[in-house]
Amino acid sequence: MKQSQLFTKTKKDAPSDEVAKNAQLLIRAGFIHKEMAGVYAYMPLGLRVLENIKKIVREEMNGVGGQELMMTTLQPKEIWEKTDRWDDAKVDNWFKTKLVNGTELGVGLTHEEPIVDAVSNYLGSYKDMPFAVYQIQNKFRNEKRAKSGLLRGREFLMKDMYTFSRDQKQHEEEYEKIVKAYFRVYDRLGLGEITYRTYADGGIFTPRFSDEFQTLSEVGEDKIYVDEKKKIAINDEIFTDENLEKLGLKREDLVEKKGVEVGNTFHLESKYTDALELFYSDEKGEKQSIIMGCYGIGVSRLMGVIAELFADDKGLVWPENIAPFSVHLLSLGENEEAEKIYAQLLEKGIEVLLDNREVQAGEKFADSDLIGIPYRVVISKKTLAAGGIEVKKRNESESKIMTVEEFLQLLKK
RNA sequence: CGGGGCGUGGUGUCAACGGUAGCACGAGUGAUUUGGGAUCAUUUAGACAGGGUUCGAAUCCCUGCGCCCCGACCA
Repeated sequence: MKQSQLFTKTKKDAPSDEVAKNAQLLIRAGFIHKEMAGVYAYMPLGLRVLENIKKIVREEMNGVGGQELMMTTLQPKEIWEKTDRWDDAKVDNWFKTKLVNGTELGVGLTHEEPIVDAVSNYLGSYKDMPFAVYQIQNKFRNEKRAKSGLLRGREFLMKDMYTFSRDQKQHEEEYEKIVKAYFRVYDRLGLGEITYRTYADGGIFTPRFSDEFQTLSEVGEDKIYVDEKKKIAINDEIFTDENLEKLGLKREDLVEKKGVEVGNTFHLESKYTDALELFYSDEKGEKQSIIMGCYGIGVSRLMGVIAELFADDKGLVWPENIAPFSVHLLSLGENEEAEKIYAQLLEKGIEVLLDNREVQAGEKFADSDLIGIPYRVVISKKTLAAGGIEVKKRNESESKIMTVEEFLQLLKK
């Protein structure tokens, strides 16, 4: 991509109506556009990051046998009444709408009910299980207070997976397998070290605890207590002596921290399948309950968390595997030479943003820092005289002159 | 949902006493410049909406809408 053709522009000033660092930087750099409170559009650079995160999530979900599908956003009221979750007194953050004839519809905020409904056409035997399905889709929640940029929106992108198992034992195996996959996702995003499996309230779904995946950050909304040695945490909402004992945690080993919930997994037991009358036949032909689990990852929230955590005072700093481009090639009055290198890198399958604009060098450097692409490559009279290109990593301060071939070798590592 | 703050060009503004809406950035044009948001000239564009008070309202009052923060809430 050539920056002269990129329709988004960077801004020096952050909009006054955003305080959150992630939103300020992402807007200044042209990654997102605020449509209204808690609702953001993704511009080309932002969409690239989002797609890269989705790709990692997909790979890991597929890796544990997940099958991707896509459910609908519009929901019929009936299935939600069967599980007693239509009533605003039970779930108060629904967006609801109506057909012309007055029929009430829900706008998808989660998909347990519709998934069970869809799956019921295909699931009937113990031989069909276990299986896992997932989708990556926009969710709509009528949050009373949207806040912190991408961290808490009313419309946001989420991966939600659902497992179906014949009994508790099979469910536990599926569940733990998926928890491991979650950590692979966080590891690949560079958050593994600071993300904790955290016991939390299971909500109205299950008497059991759920697992939250909390990334430590001062901007987090959740107060958690971390056991650094065990790499486990407990959410403040269930922080009682009784629960600590149940979980085998000791008060003196715990440190209070703030976290952003970047994932959440639940044991649903047979609450939804029973309510929607989905059962299976076992070997003896007897009707049995189906055990479900559900597993969420906030994809757009992850983008906000990463933007927030890795940024420095000059701008965004993207990890290499989710950056919008791998290389930011800055031409300082050497467009002809730069085009050659651009073509050469593209040919190797490297994603490059070429800054061939007719602007001051300082502006190019400032923009490059703000956008946060991992490798900055400068070509100018100076670098040509020195025998090549100047390469600098976004998260390092030192630059190096090298040839294009040397740079290609460096990228391979 | 309770409390607080705020709403001035595309953006920013601890700019303007109730009396000519200013500055900077951006954008356009021309020139100069080309390793850290450079310089000069010139142009462009603004009061959230509705009502009230007043000779006169960006400024005071009311209603609505929107945004931010704290809290509550958070499949």
